[in-house]
Amino acid sequence: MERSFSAQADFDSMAATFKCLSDPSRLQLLAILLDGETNVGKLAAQCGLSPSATSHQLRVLRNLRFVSANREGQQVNYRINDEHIRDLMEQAYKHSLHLQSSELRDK
Amino acid sequence: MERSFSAQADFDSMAATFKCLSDPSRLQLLAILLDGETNVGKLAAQCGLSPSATSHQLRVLRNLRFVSANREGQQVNYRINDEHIRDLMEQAYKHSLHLQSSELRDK
DNA sequence: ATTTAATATGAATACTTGTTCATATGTTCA
DNA sequence: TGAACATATGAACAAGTATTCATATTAAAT
Repeated sequence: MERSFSAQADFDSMAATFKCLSDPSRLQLLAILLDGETNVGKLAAQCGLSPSATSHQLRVLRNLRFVSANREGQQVNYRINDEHIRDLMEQAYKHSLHLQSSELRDK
Repeated sequence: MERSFSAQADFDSMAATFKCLSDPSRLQLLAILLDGETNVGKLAAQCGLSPSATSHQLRVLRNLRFVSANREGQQVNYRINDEHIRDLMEQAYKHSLHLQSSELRDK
């Protein structure tokens, strides 16, 4: 298998992608959105985050085009915008399982 | 498709996984290792990092079991330890391409 | 045994990031 | 118009992170 990335710029943008996914709150937001479109208030409630914090995090996800927003009256609905996420999250989950099995040993 | 993660602990460990991948230097190290086993000195040279910085970063990758090390004389050889990485990196790369196409617009 | 080479580690520093608080924007309804 | 609600934004602070420098470990070689 050939790898398709090799330039410094590739690693920079891949790192930005991963960085966006490197926060538990954002992952939970994405997980909820994987089940379907929702608005900010509901997302905040489900995550146990303040509306403000939620909005800040959603902006990060929006900036990297993981989600998109559209207003419907007072509410703003968010939805998944890039189906790569589903796979990325699944694989990270599998890795984390693979991790736990060997985690209790050294450090 | 059912999603397999939902607990807070899941998001925490997935975030840790992504965090480990959220640095350009570490990604470049992994990319080199995807082409085969190498030692620290060569990795450092190829990445343009100091040996010390390289060693620090390799430790992060080792802690999350992305790579494993084994000494061979004075050198220490590193290798990929979890094939999930290849796919994770490929998908992040694809996302970053998808990103660039819409990047020049708003912020 | 000492020196030299390769790698690892700890402390320090500059930089980044997530949350909170206060405030602003936008929308609905009276 | 004005009040009430939903979301967004900016500044500020605490907590985390990558690199550097100095020093430690480990192995080879003389």
